[in-house]
Amino acid sequence: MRKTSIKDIALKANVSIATVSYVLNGTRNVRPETHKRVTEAIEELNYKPNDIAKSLKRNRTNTIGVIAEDVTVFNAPDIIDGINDFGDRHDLHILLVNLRLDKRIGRNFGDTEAYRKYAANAVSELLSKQVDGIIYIGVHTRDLTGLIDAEGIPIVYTYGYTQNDISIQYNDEQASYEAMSYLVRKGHSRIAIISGLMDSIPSRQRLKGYYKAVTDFELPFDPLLIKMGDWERESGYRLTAELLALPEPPTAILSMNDVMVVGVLQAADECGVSIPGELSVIGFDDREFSDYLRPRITTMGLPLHEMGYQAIEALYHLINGNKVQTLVMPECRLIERDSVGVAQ
Amino acid sequence: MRKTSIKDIALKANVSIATVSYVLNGTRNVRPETHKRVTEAIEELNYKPNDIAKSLKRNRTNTIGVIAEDVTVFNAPDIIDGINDFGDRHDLHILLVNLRLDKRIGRNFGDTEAYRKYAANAVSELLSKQVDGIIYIGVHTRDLTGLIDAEGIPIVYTYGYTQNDISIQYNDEQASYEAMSYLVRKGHSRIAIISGLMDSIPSRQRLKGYYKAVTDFELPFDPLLIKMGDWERESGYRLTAELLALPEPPTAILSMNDVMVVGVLQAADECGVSIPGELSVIGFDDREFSDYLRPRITTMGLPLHEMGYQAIEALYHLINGNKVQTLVMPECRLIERDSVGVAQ
DNA sequence: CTGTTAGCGCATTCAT
DNA sequence: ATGAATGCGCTAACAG
Repeated sequence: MRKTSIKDIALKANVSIATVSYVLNGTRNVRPETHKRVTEAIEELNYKPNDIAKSLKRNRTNTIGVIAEDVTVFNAPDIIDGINDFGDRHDLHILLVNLRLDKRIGRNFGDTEAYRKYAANAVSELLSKQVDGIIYIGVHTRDLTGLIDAEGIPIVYTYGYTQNDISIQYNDEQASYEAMSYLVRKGHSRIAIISGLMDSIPSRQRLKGYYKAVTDFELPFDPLLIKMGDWERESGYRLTAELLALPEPPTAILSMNDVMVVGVLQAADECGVSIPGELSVIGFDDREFSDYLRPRITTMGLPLHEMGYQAIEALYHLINGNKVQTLVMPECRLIERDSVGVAQ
Repeated sequence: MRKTSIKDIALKANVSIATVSYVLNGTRNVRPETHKRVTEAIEELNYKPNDIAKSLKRNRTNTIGVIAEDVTVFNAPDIIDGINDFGDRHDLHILLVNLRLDKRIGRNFGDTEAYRKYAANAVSELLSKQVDGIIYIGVHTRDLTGLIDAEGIPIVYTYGYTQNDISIQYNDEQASYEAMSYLVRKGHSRIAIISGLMDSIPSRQRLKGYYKAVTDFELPFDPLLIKMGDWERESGYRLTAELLALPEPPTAILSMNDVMVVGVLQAADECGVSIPGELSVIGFDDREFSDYLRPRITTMGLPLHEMGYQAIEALYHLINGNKVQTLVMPECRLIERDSVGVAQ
């Protein structure tokens, strides 16, 4: 048997289908008595509205497409959670497309052509599904200009950006500045930094925050304390060994992610340097494991949930033709644990 | 201006809308010349099909609803990735609903009433969106009978089950048996086990595997080596301390998850027992951090991707009215790292 | 090989 | 306060 439609309701309640539609949507005043008859019929027939038909008629689906470059990468789940948070409150549904880039092309993001077709496909599917807008979640922050063409429907990027569209990023400069401030408050002045790959915007922004702190707090500036890492554990290990071999080693290290901190810990251990006794470390990302290492790692937590929330919020305004109010950049938050000690 | 529809194509190509539909879907033979005219018109007008209209007509959306109890919990992303894997190959789209249970109700899963309304809402939304089927991903394996009513549309559970529906689980008993075999091969015979909460099915199944191994390999059976943990780090710590204080301590510990291993490591460290020198440990889950701890943790990896894949595969068959062939239970895989040594 | 047409379930305009 | 009728874009049955 067919599913029950408003036609069945109308029949049962002895009204027109228009009236049913009106009580369903509250679009027009309906006499209480009629209203009651309709409501009862709906109840009795266990009627469930068909959003597909509604969408076709209204030319609006209340569904947004979320393209994640890879859902298994650590930033995605919390961003999606933020999107859901707002979506729940505003009756917006999520059509999720997972590009699975990590599995399909590994880390080779420079080669845009390798995944352009996946991205284009995703957009195409979403467009066919008539989504009201799109959110694109990158695996790491980079310029995505020209990757896809949203064909005029609203789009917002996060963990990535283009030259023409809205994107949500957290404040990298502020984050590293705040990390530095914390270290300074703990009495450190000879502070080293291990960066991520320098072709990355966050790396550059964070370095900027580092310099600003060095200037503001009048710390000794020593180029030997600035090390270029590559986000991987091994570089943390290698560069820390170099740092510790310096005639005058740093008393603290700011690492641009938690993964490299794993290498820092290992190098310190092998050099017989205790953390946080003789060397302090502060990481970035607040990865789950940073709470499981010994010592537990103090780190700058990323506002992932908030980024997702802001992204869909911005998209929501775009969809409704409202001006997107200038949002404040979400900020990282210091997660204080045990890897930073006071300098003697 | 309105989006272009097949009507526009028909007009431009001088054919009927039916013909356009036929070339679009390959549903019927079309004269090559006509075909070409249509294809060109499609190209020129940059036509994009409207799946909403198609779905309404066909009464089929090619979309499945995925209800995740919490996407930020570690098992969800890989399961979803497996779902996407199959979905990509079979033109199935994913409407994702995130119950956000961890944030909304914490770990209090016993109190079904606390989240029944969230779950019911999710199903209701999905039903309105006319999904062809539903996959339910729990945060941990338990009986979900009666939680939701899918109103007759196909549903498959994973990381959870009901008494009436299909569910995909990995083989817990085999997994712990395999872990034990590995330990035995490494020369261990006095092997302790730290379980999860005993109201959990996986805990019981794994204990079964443990007993089977004890029997098969004729290991000394000592009730003192069996400890009931609660999945949390602290219990791993506490129980390991107890184990090490035994007159005859074990030479190896099988921990039912990696988080408790963190506690094991700490306790061993504080007791001056070296791992893997004097004590071996094997965990469960292959959490990312198990590669970052020192020593790197040997652990049983969960077949999450495969579970997602099997779940949607089963659902696909259900939707198409095919018999779901009896699937083989996906199995855990040993990830060999550095926390297990040979017993002297 | 191609065209005509009904209708999927619903919101909405125009009547009354 | 309510109803009749139209059409959103598309597929498929029917007709030729």
